[in-house]
Amino acid sequence: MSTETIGEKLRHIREGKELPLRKVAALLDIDVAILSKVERGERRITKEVVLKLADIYGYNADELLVSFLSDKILYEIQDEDLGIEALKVAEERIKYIMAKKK
Amino acid sequence: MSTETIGEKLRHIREGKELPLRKVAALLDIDVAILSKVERGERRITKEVVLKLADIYGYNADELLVSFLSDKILYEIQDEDLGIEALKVAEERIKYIMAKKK
DNA sequence: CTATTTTTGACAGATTATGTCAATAAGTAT
DNA sequence: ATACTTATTGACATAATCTGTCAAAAATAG
Repeated sequence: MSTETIGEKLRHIREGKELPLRKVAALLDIDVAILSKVERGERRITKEVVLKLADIYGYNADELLVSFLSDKILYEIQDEDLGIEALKVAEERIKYIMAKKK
Repeated sequence: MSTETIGEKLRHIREGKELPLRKVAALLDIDVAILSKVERGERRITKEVVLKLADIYGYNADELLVSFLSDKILYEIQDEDLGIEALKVAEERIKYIMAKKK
């Protein structure tokens, strides 16, 4: 399933549309170097840029956001033996928090 | 279940043993102010300190580490509507990564 | 009240993140 | 081959964040 990073996903989408980094970077008003690094996972992207890209590419924003968020999660627990356990506890906790909120 | 933050957990453990911040901070060789803030979630703790505290308190290190890691995860997805979905994708991805690794 | 513990905020230094730019590399076309 | 476009890399300065130290204030205990 979705084993891609947000960067890989963005690159594939852009390549599918045959858009050069140069053009997309111009639309985003960011440096080409940054977008290049984002697609290769060398720099982190922001939520705002993810949303702009979803708009530019006409791509499902939620799917990109989930990819973006799961990247951040994986970054925190990579190389941790207890990572999966921590994910399960986090899920319990967020469900508890959301149930409380409303 | 475990809906506590690592800070709350550490405070409860310490209070159960009736140890003052002062003494624990001395054993850890950190400032009392930092430990106070850690317990109230105002400052982040490091993995190393978590392990030292498990030793000092004679408390299960893995449980504290899971709490510590889930704190970091929740920090990344707090207030995100897609948080739970992101957690599920992250779990898929980490399982995939671990299966690949060996 | 006095002593102890805890909290709070300000501060400086260290570390990390971010944007800009130029040089290099890689690919395409003529 | 050159010329052109695109993409990558690294260096750099600045900005933002993190970290530890300290002292004063607040809370708690005796």
